[in-house]
Amino acid sequence: VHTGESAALPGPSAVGGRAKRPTLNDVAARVGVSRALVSLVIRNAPGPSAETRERVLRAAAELEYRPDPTAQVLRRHRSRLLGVLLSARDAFHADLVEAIYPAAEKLGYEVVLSALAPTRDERKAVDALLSSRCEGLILLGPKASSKQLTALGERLAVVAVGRRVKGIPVDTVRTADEEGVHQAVDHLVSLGHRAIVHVDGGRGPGAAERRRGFRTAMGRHGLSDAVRIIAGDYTEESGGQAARALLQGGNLPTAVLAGNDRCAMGVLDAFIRAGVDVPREVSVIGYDDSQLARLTHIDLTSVRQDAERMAELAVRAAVERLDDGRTTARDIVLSPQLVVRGTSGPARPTAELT
Amino acid sequence: VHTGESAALPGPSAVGGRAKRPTLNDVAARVGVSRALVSLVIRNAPGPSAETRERVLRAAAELEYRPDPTAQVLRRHRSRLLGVLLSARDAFHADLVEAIYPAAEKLGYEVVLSALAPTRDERKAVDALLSSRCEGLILLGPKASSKQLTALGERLAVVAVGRRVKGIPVDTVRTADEEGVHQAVDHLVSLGHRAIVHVDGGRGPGAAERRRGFRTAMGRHGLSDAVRIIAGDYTEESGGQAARALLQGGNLPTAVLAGNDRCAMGVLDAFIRAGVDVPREVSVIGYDDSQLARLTHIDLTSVRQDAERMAELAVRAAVERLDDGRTTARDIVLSPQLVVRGTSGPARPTAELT
DNA sequence: ATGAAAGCGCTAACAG
DNA sequence: CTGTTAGCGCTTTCAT
Repeated sequence: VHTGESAALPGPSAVGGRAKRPTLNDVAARVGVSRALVSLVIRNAPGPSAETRERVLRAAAELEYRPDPTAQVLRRHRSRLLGVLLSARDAFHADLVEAIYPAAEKLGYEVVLSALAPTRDERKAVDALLSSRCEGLILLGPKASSKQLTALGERLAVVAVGRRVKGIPVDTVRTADEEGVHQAVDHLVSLGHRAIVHVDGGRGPGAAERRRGFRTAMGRHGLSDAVRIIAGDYTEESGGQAARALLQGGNLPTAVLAGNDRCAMGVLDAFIRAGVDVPREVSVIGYDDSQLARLTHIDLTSVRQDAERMAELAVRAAVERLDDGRTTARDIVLSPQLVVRGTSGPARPTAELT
Repeated sequence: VHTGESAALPGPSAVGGRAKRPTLNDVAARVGVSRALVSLVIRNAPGPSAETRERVLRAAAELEYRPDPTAQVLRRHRSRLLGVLLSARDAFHADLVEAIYPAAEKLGYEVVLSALAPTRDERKAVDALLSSRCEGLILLGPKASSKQLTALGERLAVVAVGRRVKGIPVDTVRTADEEGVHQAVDHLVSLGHRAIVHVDGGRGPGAAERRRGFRTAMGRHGLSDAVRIIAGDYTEESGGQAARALLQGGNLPTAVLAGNDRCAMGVLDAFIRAGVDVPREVSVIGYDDSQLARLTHIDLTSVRQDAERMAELAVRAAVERLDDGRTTARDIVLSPQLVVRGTSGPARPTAELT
């Protein structure tokens, strides 16, 4: 039995396999031109005539052709990919990520995310980014040593966000933490507070600066002797613990300056549960002005770090190295801005004499 | 002016360019064998003798050779990449992501994340994943229409988490939301509650099931007439609004069953701020048992969705399609588990007669 | 304006 | 056990 159709293969349509994606070749064949020409049209590079362009584009549309990024990357020696290291749990990181996407897009870069997880430390997460052929890395609150960062910075464009590092080939975007704390302390002092406690962020990003800022700000107001710092670690837990310790100690301050918003949440919650009126009895101030703080029902006075702007500057910094060939490190410092909301108010009268 | 050196290019070493990465060729040349052999050794495929293996490995180490994933993907027709769509802001998604990483690693897959953002809708985020040549997609709480999901499912392995969809080529991993709500209602009723309000999740994932579960559970206890549902949307805002409405309405229930933990947080906060004692006056129950709920200072009674297990099952489902060739859709339903904590307790005495 | 040819770095047949 | 030969899908000279 011969059908006379032996030459016409049934094509790869059959079976259960996924439909094969069309390639440049397929499009070229259909239009009857060369691959190169199609390539030019697709990337709309100069060259092809308007008419060819038209025909190629139509064919591509009909075939639902989509260029294969893998092949493109292999051939051009660029991926136009920016890797972002983040902690999935961190709300501020979420804010940054959301702003990184549009910033990168505007400059013609794509973004890949790599999150920290219990089974996935920074090294692993960064390795994944490197495997993706990222040309630049934006590290949100990295904990890596400066040595490790240096090694990275020597291989590709690296920007550390929210962390201060000096003298290494890595850009930095951060807010002036000392200044932010100054603003918070000034605000409190102007409301009559003198007994102010700082629950710090331990060895977390920016914690050292915030601690220092607290000391100097208190000093400026002649309150050096009133400086009280409780060790914390930027978590709700540590905030709650600190607050409970203050309650038990009986020496309740009139204001608590938390190391960040998460910590402030813990402080707030512990106070409210204990029946302490915020802000009438105690004022609470956070740091980060995360989405959480802004929710009307939380309404936390906080020091704002402009996530959107930080994201944009971080992306821009990476792209400057990549596209403009900058090689000197930049340390970009933004001004924070205290946002006064409902958790801070006049100090309650205290027994102490002036 | 001729320099006589026209033939000898300086090579790409010079200038400010990054050092070129060594290739298979470089390693092969150094050892004096063929590329193919090196390739085998690197992937430690069977074939090469122990001795060759040894020499190749050493050379690779010396050169700090690392295979180029791009080229690998292009050549093998597999990426072993699983794409995950998530909302950066969602704490439950963060839990899932953290569990997806190890689950995927165990099965030999890598994970790429694509987050939703204001400027980046689901379509865009999924497109990015497709561009990365993902072989499978794990969509966390997707909002796409079943039509769109079908189209995706026809192209690659797709798993929707936390959403029910029937009759389309997409796997599903979710918890039995009705059952979860049943447990919560049973718990409350056993504590003497009859006036129970449900703040729902609108059109969010699982919201319809939870709403239905609330109705049937109340019905079973002969409380059909007591069913009160307030429209919400899974946000803290909506929880706060609902709670305030209840307070103003003067018809305070003895318990509020929130659509999820975020909503419960809003409810809780509004009550606490208004001086309502939780759980003495009103019990509050959440849904998700997110990290937030578990924090000791929040201590929210909540319905647990086992993120770890869901993540593992989702990954496994995708991999079954990929590695084992399964093509029939699976709907994987887990049992939720009420976790009783501090925000639920005996109903306060009410005026109503039994 | 268009096409031919030569790879990017790797893997998969197939020989030897 | 090892090497040769073809490409994957795309971009880039360089001709025409």
